[in-house]
Amino acid sequence: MEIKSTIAALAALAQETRLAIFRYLVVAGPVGAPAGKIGALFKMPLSTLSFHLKELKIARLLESRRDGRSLIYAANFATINQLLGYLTEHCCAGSACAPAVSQPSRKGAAR
Amino acid sequence: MEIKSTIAALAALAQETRLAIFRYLVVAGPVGAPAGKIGALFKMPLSTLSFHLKELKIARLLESRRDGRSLIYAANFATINQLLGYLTEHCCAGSACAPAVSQPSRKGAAR
DNA sequence: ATTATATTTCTATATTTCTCGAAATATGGA
DNA sequence: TCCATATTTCGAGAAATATAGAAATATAAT
Repeated sequence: MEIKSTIAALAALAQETRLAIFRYLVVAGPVGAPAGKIGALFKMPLSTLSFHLKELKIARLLESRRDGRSLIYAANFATINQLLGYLTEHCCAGSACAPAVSQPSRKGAAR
Repeated sequence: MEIKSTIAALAALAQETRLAIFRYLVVAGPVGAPAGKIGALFKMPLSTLSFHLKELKIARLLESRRDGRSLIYAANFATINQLLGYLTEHCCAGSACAPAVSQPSRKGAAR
């Protein structure tokens, strides 16, 4: 992933509403969810929701397809993967990004 | 990593200058580099540089220590680790974030 | 003490992002 | 065709961020 798209993805996720929407759609999986359903969940004007969906889509973190009158949004896992790849490669490696320091270990440290 | 600090870290990195500075300091490692040296590399007014260093520091992505009249900045690897952890846990898992798609594999894919 | 170096803070301005009502577009059904 | 539903685009104001010159702070050297 190049720097421009990295910045775009970071900026898209660096907003509470959008991060929440994205997380929701990650859980929803490839099936996704229609804009209306998302709007009902995260209560806000539909124009505001639409703005955030657009931002996420521009950053290629979401994809959308039409189903009747509904637009179904779904997470684009390739992009989040690429972002993770970039961060791991450029912002960790070299100086080793292993659990160098603390890291509370809240869960079972899966994988 | 909780949501607030996640947003803070994402926002801090979602800016070309700051991402470049952070990448530079990741490579520099724990030794870090003085503000002046960074300013010489990324040509910009020192007040602008200072603003960005502060943003990165507030997001806990950088740490600083004084050495004589210089302030040495260094990457905080714990924070970038935690960010990666958050993204992996909340924005990938569930629906599997394995190399689902492309992923050019430029390097030797260490670790 | 005085002066020089290193860097930050202050202040103002420019730019971008966010929010949301109103109007527009797209699709499906009667 | 006309109406209802689903959602986006437009337009404008509010809030947050970015840029940078000038002044302030901190340390070191003379």
